[in-house]
Amino acid sequence: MTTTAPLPGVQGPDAQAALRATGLKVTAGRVAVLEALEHAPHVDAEAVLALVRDRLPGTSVQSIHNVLGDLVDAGLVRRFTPARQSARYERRVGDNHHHAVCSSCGRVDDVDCVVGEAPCLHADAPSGFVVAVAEVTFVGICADCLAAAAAEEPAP
Amino acid sequence: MTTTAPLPGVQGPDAQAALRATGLKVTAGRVAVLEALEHAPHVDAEAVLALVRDRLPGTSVQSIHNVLGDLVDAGLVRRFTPARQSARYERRVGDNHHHAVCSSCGRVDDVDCVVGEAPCLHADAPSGFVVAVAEVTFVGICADCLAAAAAEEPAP
DNA sequence: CCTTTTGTTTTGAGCAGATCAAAACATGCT
DNA sequence: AGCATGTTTTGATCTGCTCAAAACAAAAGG
Repeated sequence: MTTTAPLPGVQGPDAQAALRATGLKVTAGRVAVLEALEHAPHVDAEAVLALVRDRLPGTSVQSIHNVLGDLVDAGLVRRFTPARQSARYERRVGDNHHHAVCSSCGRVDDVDCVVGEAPCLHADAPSGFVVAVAEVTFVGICADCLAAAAAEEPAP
Repeated sequence: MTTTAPLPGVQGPDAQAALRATGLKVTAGRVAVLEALEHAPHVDAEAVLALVRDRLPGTSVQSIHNVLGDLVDAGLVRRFTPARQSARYERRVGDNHHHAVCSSCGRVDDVDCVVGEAPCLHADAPSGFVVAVAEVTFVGICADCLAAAAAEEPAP
């Protein structure tokens, strides 16, 4: 059955167009991953898997890694690794935004760089080093964790 | 035997002083790790283990992780995680220098930020987020890999 | 419309880095 | 020197990810 049903989870023409533009084949899994990343800002592979399985049950863990790797290679998805955490993925928007990682709860937020463009790209890099991207990660404590810490330890 | 021999691998009073300053006990392993990091700029746990074992054979992998974790918590050592690589450690010098990672060979070099101080610390962070450190990583191609790539693919 | 070719997903095994818990041990203090 | 605390070892375990080959689906061509 379902010989005529085209693809169970395909809904976004944006994702399909993006895939075609890069020369990758349009498959249900890839579209589902792209759409999942559309709604979830920066998630790890496990979260992507959970989101994808809502539409495509039976998707394997390895497939997620495979798809994510392909999308990263194709430039459709950006991968970054917060300190002490697993890799996270996001649809790249072209802007070079950075990330704020809470060292307490692990939460990740986007940060638009004040300079607007690429602030630190003109670093004093070793001679001959060609900078592709600058990964800027702000590590600190988010408001929630700060409040929680203050509540537990008001005045030492 | 060796009841009078104090510590097999202790040689640096700097390391001992640093340990005492933070309240940690001065042990052979910790001193050896600190001294290893003194000479090796940014190495992963495996490399630290190899260096430490030169002086203290029989040191276990877990001890290295344990010691490195303690030193990081104490602020004597800085840990950072280049994309797609294992964690690397370095003695922190107080300056906020950053890193250039070659995406081809994985090599890591130090980069002094041109601004001198902390350039991106005043980001438009989420309200209430307190920035502790800014991890800036330049991802690109080092001179060697660039030359190697050019040699293989001169003109397509 | 059906076949071929190419590429993708699954299946299954496996590795590296790191973490956790309890016992053996050394350090620092009295 | 002896005790209490803290550290290292031992051993098991876990997560995240990678690799290889077989089953499968998508795009191209007849």
